[in-house]
Amino acid sequence: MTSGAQKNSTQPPLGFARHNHAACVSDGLIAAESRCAEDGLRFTPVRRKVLEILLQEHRALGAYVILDRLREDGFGSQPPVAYRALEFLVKHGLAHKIERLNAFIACAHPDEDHAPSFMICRLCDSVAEAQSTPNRSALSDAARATGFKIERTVIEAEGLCPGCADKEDS
Amino acid sequence: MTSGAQKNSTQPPLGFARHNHAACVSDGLIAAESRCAEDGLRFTPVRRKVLEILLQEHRALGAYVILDRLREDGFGSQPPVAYRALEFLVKHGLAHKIERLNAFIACAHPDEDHAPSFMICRLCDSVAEAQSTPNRSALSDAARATGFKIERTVIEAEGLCPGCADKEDS
DNA sequence: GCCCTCCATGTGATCTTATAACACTTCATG
DNA sequence: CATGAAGTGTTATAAGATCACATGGAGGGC
Repeated sequence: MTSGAQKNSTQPPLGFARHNHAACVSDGLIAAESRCAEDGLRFTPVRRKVLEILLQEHRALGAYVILDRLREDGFGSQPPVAYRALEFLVKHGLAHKIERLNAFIACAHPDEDHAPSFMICRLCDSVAEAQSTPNRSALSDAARATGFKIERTVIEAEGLCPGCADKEDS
Repeated sequence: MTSGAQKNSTQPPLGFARHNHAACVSDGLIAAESRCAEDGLRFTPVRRKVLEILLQEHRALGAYVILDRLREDGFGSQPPVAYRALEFLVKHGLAHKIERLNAFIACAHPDEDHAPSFMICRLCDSVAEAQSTPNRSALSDAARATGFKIERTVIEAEGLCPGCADKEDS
């Protein structure tokens, strides 16, 4: 609500499309800031920096890549520094872990309550976030049938982004 | 077709339910054997052993756990031994990787062409395999809208299996 | 039979990803 | 300003995965 983000979830996901990318970074940071203020969370310099690093690309970054960039900016350079910041961001919905890549990406819809799913290009490694419909899937039917209580679902599609699909055709 | 498996995909997934478990192992091995024979694949001792190890539980096993068991049975004990067998099994649909756990599980439906999804209990670590409906999901809509070509989708639900949910209530 | 090639296996080394444990600092609060 | 909780920094190590190279065995062509 208090975020300056212009995007909303009824649009197709960015990620693969041309867009004003500077806004992604600044909007993302602003959204995170107000989000943390609302919820009484501490948006510390490391956490902010890690989110900024993630926002700079629509790709998933490994923890050690992030760590390298933190080092360049004078932060601590040992793994726990990155992992703790990432844990914070993921826990509060400001970033997501892409399990398939063991890597992390900034959340594209930090404002909303989200059940995210992802499209991962296997050639250029870009990742786009989409919203999934948590219910009425074959999986939730199976879960109901067996008595399994779903708390969280990872949905990650791997394939070719529009750009790379074009290249592959030629 | 040639498999002795009694189960079929219209039943709810096993995994969490009581069942004749010895049959899981033997049926799985028989199914794999005939599958490899049909397709001209070499179902070698290591590969067979790894599949057997996986079939013994309805849980995902890490590569190094598998490796330990291989060692006990006199097979090579270096990581590539396990990883190569796992790669073979996964490639030919006889096992699946659970990305969330960086671990592997035997396929519950080796006969059928499958788009598997999984339910992972966060307490007892058991895993059940269900069939997913690849199309008509919110994700495939988003993919169509953006021009992303999905080749493979990972769907992994995390939560509580029936048994552990009961315990948690008490 | 023999050779040759392909595929699979075995092994050592190394790389990437992730966590444990502990000390020190910061900051809000009483 | 004492206190405690949360955050940061660092060392060490665990867990997951791959590279590179040597060896061995099954099949095909001769």
